[in-house]
Amino acid sequence: MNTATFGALAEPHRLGMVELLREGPLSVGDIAERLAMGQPQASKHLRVLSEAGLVESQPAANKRMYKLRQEPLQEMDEWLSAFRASWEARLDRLDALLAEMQGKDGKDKQ
Amino acid sequence: MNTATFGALAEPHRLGMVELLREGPLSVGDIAERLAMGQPQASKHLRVLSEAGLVESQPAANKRMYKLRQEPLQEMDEWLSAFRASWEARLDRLDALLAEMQGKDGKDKQ
DNA sequence: CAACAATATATCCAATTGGATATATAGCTG
DNA sequence: CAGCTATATATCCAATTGGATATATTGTTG
Repeated sequence: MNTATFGALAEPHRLGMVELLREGPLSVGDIAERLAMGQPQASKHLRVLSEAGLVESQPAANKRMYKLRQEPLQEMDEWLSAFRASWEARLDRLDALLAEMQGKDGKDKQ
Repeated sequence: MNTATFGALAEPHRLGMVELLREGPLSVGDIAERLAMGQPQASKHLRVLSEAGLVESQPAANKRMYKLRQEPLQEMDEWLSAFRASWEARLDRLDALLAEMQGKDGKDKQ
């Protein structure tokens, strides 16, 4: 797993950008406006996201449209899957416990 | 989604710690040794992970055992699920495209 | 090409961060 | 309790980072 992905998402404005772009491509100006930040700041953050591979841009007339790239997030998803296994094991044990309790009394007040 | 989680994982040593602790709880000394770093550095990084809620510690005799906490990673997993939807939509469209191509010719040279 | 709109880049600054080293703290053992 | 072990904390330092502002760049349009 690449720490660059985490580093890019570690900043609130950039995380907001990624969530915003989930709805579809946007121009720099639109992004800056929706996130209430200056244009140079937006460009700077978009550059970081771009270098981390989280977004890509495409010229459109005068503007520059930014859109999400899924690869880094997919990689994150795969990385997480190694942990998911252990959660599910625990949930299974919980299920088993609950199932076992079905047959007994249901007291659960504190 | 909490940026603290991403911030904590944005550092290679800390990411290594989380992956290492996936195998089970370890003491500070063990972690420092396995990751080839000094003890104070290890403690410092573990403190960051701890404040982000990614690990918790428990005294054991002379030592202090650190273990993973699953909540932040689960939260990350849930956050990712919003993106997973769109990947799967794309894969579905790809499936449809491939299915459609089955009946036609398979020319795909450039 | 002049004027304008959208964006990128340069610069300055304060704050944060990671590494290294030294030291303090806490538990254990004879 | 003295000495040891394991860990946390304090301090210094160089590097990085995010915000703000000014300026450069690029495309558009009359």
